[in-house]
Amino acid sequence: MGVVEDLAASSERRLRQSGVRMTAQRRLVLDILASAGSHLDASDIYERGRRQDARLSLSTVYRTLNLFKEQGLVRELHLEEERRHYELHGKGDHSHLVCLRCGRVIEVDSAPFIAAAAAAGEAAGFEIASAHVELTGYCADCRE
Amino acid sequence: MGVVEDLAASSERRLRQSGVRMTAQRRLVLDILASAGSHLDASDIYERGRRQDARLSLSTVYRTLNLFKEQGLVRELHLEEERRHYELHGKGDHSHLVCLRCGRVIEVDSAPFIAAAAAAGEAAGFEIASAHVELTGYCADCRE
DNA sequence: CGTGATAATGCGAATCATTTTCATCTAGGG
DNA sequence: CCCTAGATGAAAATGATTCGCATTATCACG
Repeated sequence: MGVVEDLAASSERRLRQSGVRMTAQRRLVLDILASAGSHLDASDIYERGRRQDARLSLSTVYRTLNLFKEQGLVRELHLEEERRHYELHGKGDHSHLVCLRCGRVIEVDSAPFIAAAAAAGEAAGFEIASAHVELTGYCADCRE
Repeated sequence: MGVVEDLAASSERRLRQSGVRMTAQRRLVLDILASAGSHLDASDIYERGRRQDARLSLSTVYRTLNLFKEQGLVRELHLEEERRHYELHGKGDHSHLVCLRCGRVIEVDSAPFIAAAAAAGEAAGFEIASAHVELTGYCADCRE
């Protein structure tokens, strides 16, 4: 809980320092992201937000998510085709394993990928800003 | 050229063996994918297809792409947020580096990632079916 | 080589996530 | 406390992808 508070608080500080105005809605979205166990999509956030405060619209959720993304506060995941998911940075660097059968998403440390990415980028004269790895397959339970 | 012919031809053979009906449209999409220098999106394929044969609709392009994907003939890439891109399997196993400034997409060998993926999956009891790596950063020209 | 059952196509309408418009509200510096 | 740039909500717009349905084409079989 203390950790969560800190994450939201430090993120808010970063936003203010970038000259971003703080509103009840932005704080709400931030808190939801900070306290979420994992990645959420826009309507997850919208629904949870409404439970706490009816003064929240889906447009604002999207706008806020994009703002946070530009500010580098949040990362956008493409775990499935249709919807985009978001998670706060600073919750540990991990990649995702998506189970093709049950859809479960498992988080794994991405250090090995970052290393491989740096090497691959180097070879191409490319400066890596971020590495996004998406592995699909079958989880322990679904391997028959 | 011979290589391209072979790719389209062997893909067609695979489709037939799966009991898939061969139509002019499917052959057209297949040829376009086989002769493309890189990944294409649905409307790229639609436009190129129309130039060769007006008997092609966008719906069919989508349906065909999905069919090819199910048949494991094509892989679907999410290089940008909005559009999906496709490329024929068998053109070498590579991952993509996307430049955040100029949007250029560079292909790199993905062997190191596959290795890292296998290791990460192993640790989680996960059986990796596919690894999709997307690196973003700045290409040699855009690093200021 | 025809035929017919069955699958594929084209067109337009429908979906659905995300974005935009615009009139109204609000944060926060002065 | 006031003012104004910036933020919001509601609804309409957008744009990629999918669907429904009437029409057409494929190809196994005779």
